[in-house]
Amino acid sequence: MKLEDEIKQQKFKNEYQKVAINIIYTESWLKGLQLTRFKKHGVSSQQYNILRILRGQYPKPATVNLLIDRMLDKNSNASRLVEKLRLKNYVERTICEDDRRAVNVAITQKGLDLLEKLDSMEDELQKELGSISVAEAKELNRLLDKIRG
Amino acid sequence: MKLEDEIKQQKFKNEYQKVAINIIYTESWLKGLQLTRFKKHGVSSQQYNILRILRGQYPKPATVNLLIDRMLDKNSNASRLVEKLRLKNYVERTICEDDRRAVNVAITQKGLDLLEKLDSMEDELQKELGSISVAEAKELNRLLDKIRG
DNA sequence: TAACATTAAATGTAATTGTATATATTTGTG
DNA sequence: CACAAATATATACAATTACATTTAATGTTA
Repeated sequence: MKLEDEIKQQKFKNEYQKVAINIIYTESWLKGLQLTRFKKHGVSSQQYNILRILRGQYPKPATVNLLIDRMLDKNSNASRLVEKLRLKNYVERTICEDDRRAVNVAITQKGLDLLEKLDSMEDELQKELGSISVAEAKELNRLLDKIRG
Repeated sequence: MKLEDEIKQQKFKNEYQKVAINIIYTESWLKGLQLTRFKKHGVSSQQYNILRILRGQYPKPATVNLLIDRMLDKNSNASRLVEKLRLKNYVERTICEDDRRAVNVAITQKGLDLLEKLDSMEDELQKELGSISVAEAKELNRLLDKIRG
């Protein structure tokens, strides 16, 4: 459905303003889709994001700094999220011996198991994005990459 | 810059997963751009969103319900945001006589003045989106509209 | 019209996040 | 080497948000 009709605003200053609003609106729509699914497994989408990064590193650990660097939402508080994941035994934290200011965070087997469940959830999600073709998805990715300059 | 390089994740399950992550990442990038600008004027992007909707209606008022319906972020708490705007005299609230459960919210002259200042800020923002052409922006809007089904 | 369901908005509470600051460690400089 | 600056992380506190519940008004229906 067209953005104009979704938010009932027919006029935009120009195509760029519309893009900005459209990205924010679409992100909110997307998070809405993810939300209920994630909730079932007791993790937030940010916690999921951290777990995915850690799996990408596995079996190497990552420092909190690296997590902040790669997280989708730069504003969120990585060390607090890590602590929450640790309390649920999804990650382990050890002080980094090379640089004792830093902490190594590694995903546990339990964390990997959880991710596997969440992956199937992602399959469902992707079905909901199927209203565009693979070629269109590629083009969308290209444009999003380009707009960030 | 390509998403792969920004978040240093080279592999994605498929193009759709990448689109989902790309939208979330780009939205976060965009909000980052807006943030410092909004802060100068003491409003959040959600408060700005409400003011814009009210200006769209001006001089007609809007009910809280209509605000929720049109807001970009459906989860936010419209009545509390309206109250904050009211405390700063950017909006007025009156009980709706036709349906006494509802409230009419209208933007004040002071609110309109603020928006005008914020508009020039938007011009700056749009310069930062100029790395894509108008035609590409149109295509991006089309694809975002389409992906939401 | 009495009883119940629905709707609009507000609010209490807990969780999350933003901002600034603190702590510990390491790096760089004279 | 001493000492200031920078870095990695944690945390205190305030603001914001999510979720559930409450209040008040309106609709519905038997």
